[in-house]
Amino acid sequence: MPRPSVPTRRADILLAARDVFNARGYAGTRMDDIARAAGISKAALYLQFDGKEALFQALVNELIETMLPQAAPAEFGDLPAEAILRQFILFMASRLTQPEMAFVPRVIIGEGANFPDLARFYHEEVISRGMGIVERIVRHGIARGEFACDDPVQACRTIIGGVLIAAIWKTTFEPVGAEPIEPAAMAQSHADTILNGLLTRTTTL
Amino acid sequence: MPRPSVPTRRADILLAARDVFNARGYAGTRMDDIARAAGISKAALYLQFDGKEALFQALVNELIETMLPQAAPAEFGDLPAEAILRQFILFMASRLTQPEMAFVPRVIIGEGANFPDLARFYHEEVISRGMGIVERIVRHGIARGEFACDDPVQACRTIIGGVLIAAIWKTTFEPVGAEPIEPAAMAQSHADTILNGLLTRTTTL
Amino acid sequence: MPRPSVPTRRADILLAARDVFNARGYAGTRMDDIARAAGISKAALYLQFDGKEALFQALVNELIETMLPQAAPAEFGDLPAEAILRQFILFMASRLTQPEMAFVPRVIIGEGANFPDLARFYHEEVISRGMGIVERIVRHGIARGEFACDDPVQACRTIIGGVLIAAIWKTTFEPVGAEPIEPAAMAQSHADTILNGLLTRTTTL
Amino acid sequence: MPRPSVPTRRADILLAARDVFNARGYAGTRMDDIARAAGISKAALYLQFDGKEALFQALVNELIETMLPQAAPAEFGDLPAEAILRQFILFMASRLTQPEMAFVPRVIIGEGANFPDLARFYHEEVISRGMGIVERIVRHGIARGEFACDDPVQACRTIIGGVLIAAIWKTTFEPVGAEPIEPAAMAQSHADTILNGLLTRTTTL
DNA sequence: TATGAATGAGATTTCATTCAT
DNA sequence: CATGAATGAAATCTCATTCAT
Repeated sequence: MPRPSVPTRRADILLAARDVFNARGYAGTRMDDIARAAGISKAALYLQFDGKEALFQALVNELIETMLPQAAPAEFGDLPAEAILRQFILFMASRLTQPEMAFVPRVIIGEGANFPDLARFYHEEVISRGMGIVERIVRHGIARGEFACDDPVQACRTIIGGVLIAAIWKTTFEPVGAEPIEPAAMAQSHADTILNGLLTRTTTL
Repeated sequence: MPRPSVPTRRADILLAARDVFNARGYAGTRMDDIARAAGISKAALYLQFDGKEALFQALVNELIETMLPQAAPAEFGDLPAEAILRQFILFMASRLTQPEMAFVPRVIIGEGANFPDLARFYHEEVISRGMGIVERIVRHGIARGEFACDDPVQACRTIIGGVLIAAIWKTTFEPVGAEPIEPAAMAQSHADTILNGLLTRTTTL
Repeated sequence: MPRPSVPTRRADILLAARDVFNARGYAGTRMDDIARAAGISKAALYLQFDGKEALFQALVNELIETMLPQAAPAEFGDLPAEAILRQFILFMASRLTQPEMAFVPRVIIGEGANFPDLARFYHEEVISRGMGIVERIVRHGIARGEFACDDPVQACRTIIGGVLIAAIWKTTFEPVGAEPIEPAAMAQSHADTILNGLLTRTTTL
Repeated sequence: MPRPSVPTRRADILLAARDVFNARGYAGTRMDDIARAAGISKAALYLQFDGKEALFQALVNELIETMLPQAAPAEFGDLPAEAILRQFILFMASRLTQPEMAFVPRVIIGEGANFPDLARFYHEEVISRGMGIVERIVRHGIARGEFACDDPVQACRTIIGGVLIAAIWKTTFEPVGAEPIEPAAMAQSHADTILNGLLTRTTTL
């Protein structure tokens, strides 16, 4: 039986933690649960992480570092903004509704007030960067003459809000009887609304 | 000095509870805190409510019953859908970002997984009814030829998502350093995006 | 069965705590032990005291407040300093060797480094005041022409040192085989040495 | 680079242990700390010592074996007892207030009740032998007609008490705000008091 | 011999809930 | 009806000690 290397051990714990946080939220997760899920003793957790909060942060960090770079191309070049935006929405919706990641916004939103360090960390590492990506896309569209928008920053919130609500819907309300949604279809509809708006075009002619 | 009637006593508790849940979230709120805020003993809480969860449900119930009927006119008549929708968004954004109510979505999202009864109750009493209102507005617009929309249900989620993110932003991220937002302005921008979309109109001419 | 008044409950706990601290020292004492000794639940301890350290401080405080005022008369008047000093030494030696109080210096000396708050509190409330009493006695003797002493402050330490060593001897070394000492006799001998010194009187004539 | 011999390894550990026990007391010292201070792994500690208690005993043993033989001349011959006693007090006070050794009495006193083996060992190896030395000095003075003393054994305790209190003062109370003392001066004052007593000589003429 | 990794057995503290008065 | 007091059941974190390599 080979001695597990430290990276493996850390990864095992993070994997186990992800499942438990998903199932129980932050406050509802006990270090004991994570340890049992990882098949190690509680004390061994503390060899790898300074405590519950540090473990949670490491986990979110890893998930985000893996996800964010894939959300949009590094350079937009001549790509049409519409395509980039549709792709971004689709990607985020599918990732955030996957059960493995859904707990992240849920925990931050729900328990951020009780754990300000968590909220601050998340705001800086995830929200700011995520908003930055969307903003770049919108400004790219404006620069190309493709988009028109008086308040690009708020448009970003509108974009992200639809994605977020998909994640919440799927993890919080579907289990208690809400009508199931299909993330890909939902993402397209969300993109359609954002891009075209609700007003009939002909009215403004 | 008249002995306080039971309804008053219950109302006092609910008021106190609202403040404490707001300040500390669900798990972070102790029955002790609520009792102290209400100026009564902890045991007296249990004379009025079966426990923490029941108290929370009663509170949400009351807030919702007060708020939802004001969100949109009962009958739309000939009113333009755009105006009704702007009014709805403005109303919801201002209500949900008021500190007195902001805790509600936060708690449901954050702790719904741990308290399925809560999530179910909220889905049925708030989400379904709220979505119903928005959907009626959108369909009203379509019927009037004002709106065009392939997926009205998803459009509702896009609309609500933007409002929700405002509430979350204000209560979760502003306290840890996020740039403050002004709910009324934000609501207008959100409505603009929803109504007009991002694409430049001229492209489709 | 009458409901115990709060003072009684606090006193019960302090009594129990005294016994356990005596038997096990500070770090060695578990809140569980105190609770069991007091016949109540661990949680009930926290209704009366903020925590282990606060409980210990309250206990020491009470013991000291009871003891110090009895150690010497408030006003010395024309009393001979020798009598006051002998009385002080006798009183302190008998009190500090009683098993009920012996733990106090032991704990402070042994664990003060790990609990600086404890050490500071003890220094201010006990050592400073105790030294003050002795110093008053010595200066009273000097003023009366009864005592001669180049360094009264150090003389106080010499006086207290002998008392302290009695307490330590009795509680730390007697249980492991040291020759037993009799506090009253010991106090008199200590006083003799302090008062007369070791040098033969005739040598200085 | 020669492989360190076992005695060197043990000595390194003891040196490191001394520093850590000094800084943190017995209960406050973690095997981890000692290992890190010694620059080896925790497990390696257990190759050299059976456990924490054994390590502590070995350490005290070594310190004592080094110190005691220097406390007084092996043979007193015609030396004046006063000089020998002053020298003894000075030596002990300076040694016990040096930070390297100060932890020893502190730990024995503080945790002797929890570790009877420690207390027994210390009583036999240190107290008894130390007291024996002082007693020899006092009896030497009596035999020479230099000293007069009804209870030489108690006089020894008075002598040692003053030294002990110096060590305690320096390590326990100075760090929390007590007025600093200078060991050499303190030792001389202590010796003065012990030798001359407080009573004015003329009263007995 | 040396060690990185693991753990069992606590320790303090918290809180929703109950109950005698 | 009201409450002060009590508690059982956790939850996080610690540390001396062991063991496979």
